[in-house]
Amino acid sequence: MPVSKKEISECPIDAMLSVIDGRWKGTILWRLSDGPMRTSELRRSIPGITERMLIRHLQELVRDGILLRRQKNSVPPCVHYSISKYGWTLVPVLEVICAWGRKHLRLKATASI
Amino acid sequence: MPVSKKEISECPIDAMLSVIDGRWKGTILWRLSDGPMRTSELRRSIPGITERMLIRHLQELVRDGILLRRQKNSVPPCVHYSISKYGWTLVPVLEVICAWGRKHLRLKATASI
DNA sequence: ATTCATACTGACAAATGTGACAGTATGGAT
DNA sequence: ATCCATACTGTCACATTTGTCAGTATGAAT
Repeated sequence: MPVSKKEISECPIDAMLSVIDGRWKGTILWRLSDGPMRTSELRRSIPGITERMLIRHLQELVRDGILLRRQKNSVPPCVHYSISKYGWTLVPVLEVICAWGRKHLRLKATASI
Repeated sequence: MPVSKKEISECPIDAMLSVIDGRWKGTILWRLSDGPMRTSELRRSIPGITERMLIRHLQELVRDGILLRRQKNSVPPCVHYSISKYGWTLVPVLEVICAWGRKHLRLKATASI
């Protein structure tokens, strides 16, 4: 059960954050929490992400055991990514993170009007 | 009520994460959740951190409204940092993050024995 | 015959983050 | 007279991350 990239921090907060550390990983997981998606669907559903970064992050998440990759040997290729059982343990954490972000995003927006 | 550094992401997850984005910010907040601390106390309580990075992160957290800085004009100087009211809204989120990290840190440790 | 879409890889540049180091002011202790 | 501790600032180098660009294989559509 891999926790992350390089080395595990002593600090559990750092340990958790390192799993979703990467410019787009939080967003990718958030998208996939609605259900499996193809690479190209993900790309189109995340404004601003490049294909290169998407794929790099997907590969890291698969390597860390957070995502599953399912591939059909067709032409053109068709690959689906989904959140693994292990990855699902992360989702409630993301929900709390998201709730905080949503709340303070809203405050910010209201304040700037 | 600032949310973060540069620009606010559309994604609430990213928005939240950007507030604690930085090599040591999670740990700093975690330390301070036990109560206010002086700069030098913090430094000594976080193994591996350099004074430079500590101060940079403290300043960012103050700028973002997460921390409060209280200074006594004595010699040598004495500065205390504490979590602001706004910063405290973050603590339950950190608790959830920490719980996940602790759990999977433990699994990892057990697995490697 | 050409173009398109898919899911990638590789090489490289730009941006950003981090760490190392030196320096500042002051008063007290040695 | 020298050294120490405190809480910083500034500069630079190194490392890592991110983004940009070009290229690959294949079959179906035009």
